[in-house]
Amino acid sequence: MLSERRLEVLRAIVQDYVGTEEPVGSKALTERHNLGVSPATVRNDMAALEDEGFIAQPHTSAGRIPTDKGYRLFVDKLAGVKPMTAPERRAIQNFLEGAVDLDDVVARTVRLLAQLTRQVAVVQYPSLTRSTVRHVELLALAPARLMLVLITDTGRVEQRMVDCPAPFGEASLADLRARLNSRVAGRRFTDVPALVEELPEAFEAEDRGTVSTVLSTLLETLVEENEERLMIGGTANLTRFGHDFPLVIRPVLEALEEQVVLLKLLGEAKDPGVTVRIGHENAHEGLNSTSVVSVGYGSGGEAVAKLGVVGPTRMDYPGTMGAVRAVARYVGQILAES
Amino acid sequence: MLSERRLEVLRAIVQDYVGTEEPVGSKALTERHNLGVSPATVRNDMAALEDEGFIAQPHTSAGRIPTDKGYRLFVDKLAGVKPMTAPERRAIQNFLEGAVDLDDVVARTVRLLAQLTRQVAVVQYPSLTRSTVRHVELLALAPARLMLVLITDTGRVEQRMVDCPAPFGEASLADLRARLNSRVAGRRFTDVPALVEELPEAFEAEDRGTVSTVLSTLLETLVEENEERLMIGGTANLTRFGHDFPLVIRPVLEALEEQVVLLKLLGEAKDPGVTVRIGHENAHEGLNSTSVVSVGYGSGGEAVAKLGVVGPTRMDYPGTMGAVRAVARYVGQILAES
DNA sequence: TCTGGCACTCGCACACCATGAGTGCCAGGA
DNA sequence: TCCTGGCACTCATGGTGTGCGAGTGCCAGA
Repeated sequence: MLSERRLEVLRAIVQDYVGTEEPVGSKALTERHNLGVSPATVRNDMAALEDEGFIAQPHTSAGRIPTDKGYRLFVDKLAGVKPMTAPERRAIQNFLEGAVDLDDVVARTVRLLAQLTRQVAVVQYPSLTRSTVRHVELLALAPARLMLVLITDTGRVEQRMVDCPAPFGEASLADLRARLNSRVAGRRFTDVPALVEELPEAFEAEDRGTVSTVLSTLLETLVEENEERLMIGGTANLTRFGHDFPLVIRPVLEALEEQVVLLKLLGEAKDPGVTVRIGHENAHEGLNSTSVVSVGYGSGGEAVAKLGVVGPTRMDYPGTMGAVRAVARYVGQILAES
Repeated sequence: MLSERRLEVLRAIVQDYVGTEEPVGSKALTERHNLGVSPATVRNDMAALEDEGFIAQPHTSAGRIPTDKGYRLFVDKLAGVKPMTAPERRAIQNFLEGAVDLDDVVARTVRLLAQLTRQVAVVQYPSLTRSTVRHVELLALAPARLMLVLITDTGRVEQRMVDCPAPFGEASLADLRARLNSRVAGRRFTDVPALVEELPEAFEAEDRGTVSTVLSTLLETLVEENEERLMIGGTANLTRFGHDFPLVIRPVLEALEEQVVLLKLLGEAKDPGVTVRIGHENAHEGLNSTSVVSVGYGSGGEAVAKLGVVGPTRMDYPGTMGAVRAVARYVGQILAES
């Protein structure tokens, strides 16, 4: 097992490397942190840490840098989450409170996260499946053409065109609208299918086809989790990646363009708290030299979506985790209020 | 004035440089294009072209590369727009036709443009101001809280919360909804203010406050051109910029994050046809080493928004212009159909 | 006005070398 | 058993020097 001091050495290496972006040697370590031992001792510790796979040296005559495994140990055991200061928290709140609608909330959150962490920010729109229905609206655009508008408690609006098999009267439309809303308003999306099952039976035979069509469109909309949108920002921060960035940046940019990849990335985080995935822990190959810090957020007690940042494995984990956590908390508040 | 042959030399230089990404010398030129003259003659022509500022040499003993002014001449006088081939056109159409809603149309357009041109694609959402109203919907979320939903002929949906000064009855709501739609449905946004001006007078005194509030929210929504959204994609193509890309990519990424900058960029294009802005012709400093190819598109005969691509000044102008034009045309068709 | 020839320039690639940070290992001491 | 100082070794880095060759400008002749 690793002694207390060796863990301390690892912590020092991570901190120095994150700060300087250069391999750190034994002498520099003893100078910058008062470990109470000589460089030679540190060298022995370093050799042990290297044997265990926590650090590595890029070249024989260079200092050490942490491996993914080293960062993992650092995050799990050696570092806490650095809380935001009071002024920072106030700034976050002020910035988010100016938002006028859901799009704006998400856009502001992305900007904020990118600025706070100086990394690439990813924010998922509140997902439909865990939300509740606020209102369903039906509009007749033409005799046999309806528009279905679904409004969620998070302020999200989805619309779909519905081509009816037969013309649909204004009275029937009002009837359907009223019945639909009385059944599903305020209910969770997952409950909706059961609630509307028998609805067509309440209508005249000639209207049943249309009612069924409307309902199936509604259910489709609910199920379509593909439609989970997200917004990213702060890609300019990718240039902060380091000297080797021209090689690394390409696959990262490509990965960021794939919504599917990003959604999976955020989706994998299962913990209630902040999740950190380091380097090769990320399934996607292009992101093997990045770390992802993510967390769920929600309007109530429950998470309805995720947000996070993508940055180099060499990042300030405590600070980033603190920023991500704080932003998630305040976005949740804002959503609950609106 | 420049002789015919010198223009031919310039064209050859641009074509070779775009292809090879390396300064092109007199000998290589005569070998790859049969100009019918010797390298020495070409050298004289090059010296003349350099005097006029159309080309430059990065180092004394290197070949020539086109300047912004050179590209400008090339685009204006020497190159046409390369039309898409029939299979390409079919592919574009197929790809766009699968779209289910406006967001999807825009998202697909971005992907398509980025893939076709291998550059960064920017697509503006159809702007509200030039569109017409398809429908206005009012929903009571609470006795004194309404949601205003505006649906445009391009399929765009905008929603706003309205806090009423006084409770608003269901009957009044239906009345307002009906009057509002009978006046503005099918009308252009710019005409709406005049059309609803006297509307509050038709209501009881107690409801007038609410009606006015609703109307002013509606007008705000119409005017709010800040809300012009856009979508970008293909940023991974920035890595294709060339050897000096680490220096150039940063400001470009930063510029791309500024919606305002991008909107201005697209907005500046006034021509009915494809507009090309080369290097320093772009007002924004970060984009001084890029060219922007943009064009308007619309559902009817009239342009309601712009789209375009951002790439290195060293780009295949004829091909890019052809792709941009073709995509704009088909997006217009899709919007008109839906 | 075009062409071939010629001298000149200068960036680039490669080799060479000195420097120094950093390491591993070992023997002696607490 | 663990820590320490010393020592030889490794090797990336940066600076200098050199030969090569692509490319140029200019000039005299057709």
